[in-house]
Amino acid sequence: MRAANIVINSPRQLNVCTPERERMAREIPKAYEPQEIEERWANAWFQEQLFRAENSADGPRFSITLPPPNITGSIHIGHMLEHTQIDMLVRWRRMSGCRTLWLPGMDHAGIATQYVVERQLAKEHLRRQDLGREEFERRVWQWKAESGGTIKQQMIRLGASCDWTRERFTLEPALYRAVLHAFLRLYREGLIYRGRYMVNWCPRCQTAISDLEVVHAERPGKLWHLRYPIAGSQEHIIVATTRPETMLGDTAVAVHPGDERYTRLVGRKVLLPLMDREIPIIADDYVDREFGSGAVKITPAHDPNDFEMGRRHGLDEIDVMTPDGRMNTAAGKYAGLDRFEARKRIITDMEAMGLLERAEDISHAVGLCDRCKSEAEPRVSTQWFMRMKPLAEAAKQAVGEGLIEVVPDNQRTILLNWLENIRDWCISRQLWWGHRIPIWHCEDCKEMVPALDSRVEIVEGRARAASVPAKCPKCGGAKLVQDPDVLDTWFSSGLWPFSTLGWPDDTPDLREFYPTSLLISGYDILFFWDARMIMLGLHLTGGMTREARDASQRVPFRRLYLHSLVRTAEGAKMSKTKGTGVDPLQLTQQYGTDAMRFMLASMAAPGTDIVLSEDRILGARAFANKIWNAARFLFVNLEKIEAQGATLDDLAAPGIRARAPYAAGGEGALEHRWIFSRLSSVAAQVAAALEEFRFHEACQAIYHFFWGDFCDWYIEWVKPQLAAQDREQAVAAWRNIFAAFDLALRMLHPVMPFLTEELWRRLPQPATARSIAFDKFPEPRPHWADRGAERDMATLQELIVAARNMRAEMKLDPKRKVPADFYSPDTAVRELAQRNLDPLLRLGNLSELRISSAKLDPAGGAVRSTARFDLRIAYGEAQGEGVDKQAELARARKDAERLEKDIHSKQQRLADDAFLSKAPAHVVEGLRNTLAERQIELQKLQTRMQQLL
RNA sequence: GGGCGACUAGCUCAGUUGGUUAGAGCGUUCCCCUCACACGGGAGAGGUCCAAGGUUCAAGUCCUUGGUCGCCCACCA
Repeated sequence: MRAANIVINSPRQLNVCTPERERMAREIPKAYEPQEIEERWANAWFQEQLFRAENSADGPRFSITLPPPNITGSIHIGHMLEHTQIDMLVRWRRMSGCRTLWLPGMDHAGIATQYVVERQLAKEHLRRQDLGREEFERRVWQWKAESGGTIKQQMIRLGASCDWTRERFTLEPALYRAVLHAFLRLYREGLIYRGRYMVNWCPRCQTAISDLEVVHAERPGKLWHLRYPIAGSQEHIIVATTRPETMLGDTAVAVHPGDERYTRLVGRKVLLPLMDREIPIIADDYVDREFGSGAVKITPAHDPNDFEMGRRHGLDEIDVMTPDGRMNTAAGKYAGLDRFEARKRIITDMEAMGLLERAEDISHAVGLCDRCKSEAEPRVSTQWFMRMKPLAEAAKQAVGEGLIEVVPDNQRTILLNWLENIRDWCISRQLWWGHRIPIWHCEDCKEMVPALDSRVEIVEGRARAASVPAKCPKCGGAKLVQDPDVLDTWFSSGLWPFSTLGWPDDTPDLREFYPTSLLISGYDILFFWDARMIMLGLHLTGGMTREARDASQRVPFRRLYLHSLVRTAEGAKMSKTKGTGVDPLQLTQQYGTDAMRFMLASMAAPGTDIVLSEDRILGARAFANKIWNAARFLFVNLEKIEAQGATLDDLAAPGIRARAPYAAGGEGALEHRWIFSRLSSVAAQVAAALEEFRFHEACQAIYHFFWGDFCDWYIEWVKPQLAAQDREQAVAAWRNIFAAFDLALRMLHPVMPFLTEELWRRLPQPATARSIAFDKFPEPRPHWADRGAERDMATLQELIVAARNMRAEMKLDPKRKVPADFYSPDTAVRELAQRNLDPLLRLGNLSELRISSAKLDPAGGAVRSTARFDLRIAYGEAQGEGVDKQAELARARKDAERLEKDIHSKQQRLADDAFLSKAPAHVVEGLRNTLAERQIELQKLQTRMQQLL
C-alpha cells in the first residue's frame, strides 16, 4: 500500500464567517478529528464496564464468544475485520433490546506462543532446554502478560463492546480444570487412547503435530531411481524415491501382486545397498504398476503408506532419525548427519557404486510445519489420540438437521465433507506450554493412572492437576510420573463456548448463555476450531444441568458465520511473519477507527475475500467527516432555535422523537414525511442485512441514506425553515431534523461507535440518557412509510436536476438566477410544484418558475422533458454565456437513440404472445406503463430535435 | 487427483430467490472557495456483465463445456 500522509485539517480556511458564527463553530472542529474522541470513549466505556451483560436489557438472549486471539503478539487487520463484524451485530442486538453478552478472552496458543518465545530466546543465544521447563514456562507467562495486555488494549481502542468482567484465558485455572475434566471423561469413555503410530513430526519444534498443522507446498525436487541388487544374483530392481535418506530404514521392496514383470521375484530378497541388509520383496495392492518401475521401497518408520503396509506385512519399523531431524545410530555411517545432508551423501555414494539409475527433476508437494515452516517428518511415535468418528457422527447430524445454521451455505458442505472423512486426532504435543495430560505412568508396571478428578491447584498463579494418584492401582507401586506431554492447543479452544461460561459446573452464565447464539470465525479455522467445538460441545455438555438436554441445547452455537479473509494485493493471506500484515492501530491513527471499521464492513460481502484498498479507507474517512459536519451544521445553528424562543428541551423531551414528523401547517410537510419514510425503510433494510451478515449492504444503505437523502436533499431543503420567522414552523423543522439525525446516528452506531457516541452525547438528550449504545436501534414504523411523499419528492428532485442540468449545459454563471417555465398536463404535478416553489427555486438556482397548464413554446430556449413535465429556460438568459444548440442536439440525439432502442425491445416483447400469456400480469403491465412513458419522452425529444435543426 | 470461489465501468468491488434504462466508491471531464463539510457542492462521460452453446415468454443471475486467476482438501513413492 502506498504511504499516505493526509493532512487532517485543510490549510485552506477561506470561509468567511461572521464573528458570531466563528465563535460557535470554534467549539466544534471543522474537520472530524477522531483520535482524541476515540481514545476518550474507548477508555470511558472500559472504565465504566458499560458492556457488562447485566447492563443490557432483559430481552431475548444474544450471546457470542470472541474467537480468542493467540497471545503471539498483537492483533492484525484480520482480527479487526472479525471484531468489527462481531461488534456490529453485538451492538445492534444490544440496541434492539437483547440481553447481550460478548465474552472476550485469549488463547494460550501452545505451539505458536512457544515458538515466539523460543525465537526470543534464540536472540539471547538460548534454547528452552537451557532454561529448563519451569523457568521456560515462567518466561512464557511473562510474555503472556505483555502480549495479552497489548491485545486487550487494542481491542478496547478499536471499540469492541465486550464484557471485560468475564474475560477468560485458556490456561487460567478455571479453564484448566475444564480441560482436565474433558480429558478424563473422554479417556474413561475410551475416546482418548495412547499408542504408537505414524504421526507428523516437526524436527524444529520437536513435537508431534496434527494432520491439519501440516501445510503442503509445491517445491521443485528430484525423483531418484535407485538400483537395489537382488540377493544372490546379478539382477537389480529399480525403485524410485524423492527421499533417498529413508532407504536406510527400508525393510522391504513392494510390487503389485498382478505385475507379471515381478511375479518371479516376489518372495526373494534384495540386498539393501549401504546397509548390507537383506530385505524381502513383497506384493501389495497399494503399489501403482504404472508409476516409475512399478517397484517401491518400503520404509515403515518414515512414510505413512509404508507404515500401513508394514503393519499389514509384519515388517520391522526402523527409525533412522533423531527427533531433531538428524540421522541416528540405526543409520550406520550416516549417523549424526542432518537429514538433508545425508540425502546428498547417499546419492553421491549410490552413484559411486553405480546404483543410481537416473535422477529426474520433478515438482512435488512437501509437508511443512504450519508454525515454523520446517519440513515435517512422518515418524512413528507414542502419542495420545482422540477417536473422532463417533464425535463426528453426532456433529454431522446436528449440522445436517440445521441445529447449526452455517453461512455461507457452501461452507456447510465443506464442513460435512470433512466430518465424513475425519481421522483420529493426535492431541499430544511434546511442548512445555500448555495443559499437562492428567495421566501418570507407573514406573514399575507401566500402568497408566489418570488423575482422580479434575481439580486443579494453583502454584505461583499457575494451575496444575491437583488430584495426583498416590500409588499405582495395579501393582501398588508409588513411583508415578506424570506424562510429560501437553495437549494440542485446539483441545482447550474446542471447549471455549462452554468452558468460558463455567462448565463443567452448572453455573448461571452457562444456563443463561449456552448455547451461544452465534460464532463468527474465519473459514481458515473451520476444521481446526469450529468443527471441534461442535463435536466437543455436543458430546460434553449433555447432562450438565439437571434437565436432560437434547442436541439443540448442546450445540455450542446456533449459527456459524464464516467471514472472509483480508488478503494482500497479491492474494496472499495477511501474515505478520511474511511481513504482509498491516497494523490496524497505525491505520486507525491515520484514518480513525470508525473509518476503518466502516471500510472493512462495507467490503465484507459474505464469501468473498477482501483486498485492502486505500481508496476505500479514504472514502470511509470522508464519510465520517460528512457525518461530523452534518452534526456541525446542527450545533452551529442551535443558537438560532434559541433565538426562536424555543429551548433545547423542546428537542430532548421524552417522547418527542417518537412523535416525528412534526407538521407546522401544510407547508413543508412533504420533505419531512419523506425523510421519515426513507428512514423507516432504510432501518428495515439495515436490520435485514445484519440479520443475514450482509454487512456491506447495511453500510451501503446507511451511506446512501445519510449522504444522499439526508445531507444532499433534506438538509438543503429545510435550511430556510430552520431560520423561519414563524416560530411554530421553525421549531417543528428543528424537531424533525433533530429526530431524523438522531435516528440516523443510532442506525450508524453499530458500525461507527465512537463518532456516533460523541455526537449523540452532544445532542440534547433526555436526562436519563446514558449512552447511544443503549438507545434503541431504529425500527421501521408503518405510519412513517409514505409512498406518496416518496413519489412526489422524486418528481421535485427530477425537476431540480433538470434545471441544474440545463444551466450546466448552457454554461450559465452559477451566481445568476434565471427564470424558467414549467408545464405539466397533470394538475397534481403543477400543484405540487406550486406548493414547493421555494425549494425548487433555491435548489434549482432559479429566480422564478412560471407554472403553466398550456404547452410551452419551445422556440428560443433550452428544454428538458420527462414523461410528466417540461422545463424550459430561455436562451435570452444565457446571452454571452454560450448558447450551444449543437451540444443540446448531440445530447438529445444520444438520448433519443437510447430511447428508441429501449422502446423497440419493449414493443417486441409486448407483441410476443408467449410473453403475454406466460409472464405474470404485473410484469406485463409494468412494461406497458414504462413503454408509454418512454414513448412520450421520445416524442418530446423528437419534436425538440426538429426545432434545433 | 478432488472440491470451492472469482472473472461486471480505467481501478476496487456490489448486484438475495431469473422480470421493466446493470449500481457504488475511487479515478476522470466541466463548473463552483454558496454562511455544515474542498475529506465539499453541482452537472457529465464511461459497461457487447470472460467465451461458446443451452433452458426460458424473459439470463449479469439457471444448466453444460472451455479459458484465465486464486484458495482449500488429498498417503501415489
